[in-house]
Amino acid sequence: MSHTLGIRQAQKQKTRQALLDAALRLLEEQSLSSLGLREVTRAVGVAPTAFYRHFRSTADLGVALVEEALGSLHPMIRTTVSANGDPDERIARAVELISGHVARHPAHVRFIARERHGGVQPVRQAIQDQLARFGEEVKHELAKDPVSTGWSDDDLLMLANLYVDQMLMTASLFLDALEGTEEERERVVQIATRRMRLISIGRHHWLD
Amino acid sequence: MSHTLGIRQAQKQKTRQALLDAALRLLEEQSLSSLGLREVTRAVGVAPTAFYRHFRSTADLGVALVEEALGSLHPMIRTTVSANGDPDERIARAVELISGHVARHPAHVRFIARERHGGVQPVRQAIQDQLARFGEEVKHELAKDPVSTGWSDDDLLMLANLYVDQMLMTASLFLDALEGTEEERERVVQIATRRMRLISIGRHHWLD
DNA sequence: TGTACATCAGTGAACGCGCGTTCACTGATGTAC
DNA sequence: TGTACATCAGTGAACGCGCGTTCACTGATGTAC
Repeated sequence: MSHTLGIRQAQKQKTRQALLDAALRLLEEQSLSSLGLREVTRAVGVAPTAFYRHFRSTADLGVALVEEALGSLHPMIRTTVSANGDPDERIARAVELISGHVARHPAHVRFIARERHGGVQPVRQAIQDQLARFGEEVKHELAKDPVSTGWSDDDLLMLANLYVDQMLMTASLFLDALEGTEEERERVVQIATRRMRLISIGRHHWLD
Repeated sequence: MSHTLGIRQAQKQKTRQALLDAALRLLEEQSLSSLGLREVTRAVGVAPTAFYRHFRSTADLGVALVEEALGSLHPMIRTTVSANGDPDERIARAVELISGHVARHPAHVRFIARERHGGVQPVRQAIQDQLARFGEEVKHELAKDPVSTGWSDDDLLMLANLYVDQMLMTASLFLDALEGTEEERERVVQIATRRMRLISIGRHHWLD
C-alpha cells in the first residue's frame, strides 16, 4: 500500500509548492539575488514568517528550484541522446524536444539560464552539479554508439558537454523567440538544427 | 591639436570612472538587479546624490559597463579570426588569447556572462546587440577564407555565431578556473581546444 | 470511541536598517567683457 | 589682467517605505492510552 500523507504534511507541501511557484513567476523579471522573501510570501498570501517554515533563505529556495527544473530531466535527456535513426532524424527530434520543453516550462528554463552564471553561489553550484551529471549521462549514451569506437574517455566527455551546452543555448534561443512570431521560432529551429548538424559532422570525422 | 578637457570635465569623468570601477567590483559577488546606488557611491566615497550626475539608474550604469567590457573587443576578435596558419595553430592562438583576456579582465568577463541572461532588460539588450555585431564581424572574416567558398550567407552566420558563443563559453570556463590550480587551467585549455577543433572539422566537411 | 497532552504550520506585532529620491545649497570652474 | 556673473559637480538633510528577522502566540492536527 502507498503511504498517504497526513493532513498537516499535505498542507505544508501545498504551501511550499505555492512558494516555489510564486518565486518562479517573480523570477521571470528579476534575478534571484534581488528576490525578496516578503515579495514571495505576499504573492502567495501567507505571513512573511511562514517562509522560514520551508526555507532558510531565498538562496535555499533557489536550490530547490534547480532540483525542480532539472531533476526530472535526466530520463528525457538519456532517451533523446540514445534514440536511433539517422543523424538528421535524431537532430530534428532533439530540437523539437527542446522546443516543446521550453514552450511548456519557459519559467524554469529562464531561471536556469539566468542563474547558471548568476550572483548566488549555492544556486550556481547546484546548476553546475546537475549539468555535470547530464554530461556524464550523455557521455554514457554516446559511448554505446558505434561511431564512438576508438574515442578516448576525455574526448567523449568533451563532446557530451558540448552537446549539453548546445542544448542550453538552443533552449535560450527558443525562449527569446517565445513571444515572437512563428517565423522567428522556425528560424531558431533552422539555426539550432544546423549547429547540431555541424557538430555531428565534426564528430563523424574526429578520428580521420 | 588635441582638445584638452577643462578641469571640471576631467574631474567629472574621473568620478564617473570611479563609479564604474566600484560597481564592477561589487558585481563580482552579485547581480546587477540587486546592486544598490548607495552601495556604489559609498564604495567610491561620494554622496548618494552624486550618482545622478552620471547615471539615471544602476541599469543605465550597467549599459555603460557593457560598452566598456565589449566595445574595445571588436578589433581583437577580427584579427583573431582572420589570422592565418593551419587550423590547429589558429585554434591554439585563439584559446590563448581568450585565456589572457580573462586573466586581465576577469570582472568584465564575469559581468557579461552574468548579465547576458540577467534580470535587467536594457543591459541584456545591450549585450545581445554587441554579440550580434561580433557575429556579423566574424562572419565577414570567415567569408574571406577559401574554406568558405560555396557556403550560403545563412550558414556562414550560423557558424560565426557558434564561434562567438563558443568563445564566451570558453571565457566562462577560464573564469571558473581562475582561482584554481595551473593544472585546472591547462585542463580548460585542452577542453576548449578540442571543442574548437571539432567545430573546425565539422566546418571543413560541411559541404561533403 | 473519548480524553488529555504534544506537535508544529502559520500568525501578527515589533525592531532597526538601508534603500531611492527630492531639494535647496555651496563653492570651484568657466565665460564675457 | 581683473571683475562680475553663470554654470554645474558634488553635498547633506530629510522623506517615506519595504526589507529580513525575532518572538511569543494560536489553534488545528497528531498521538498515547
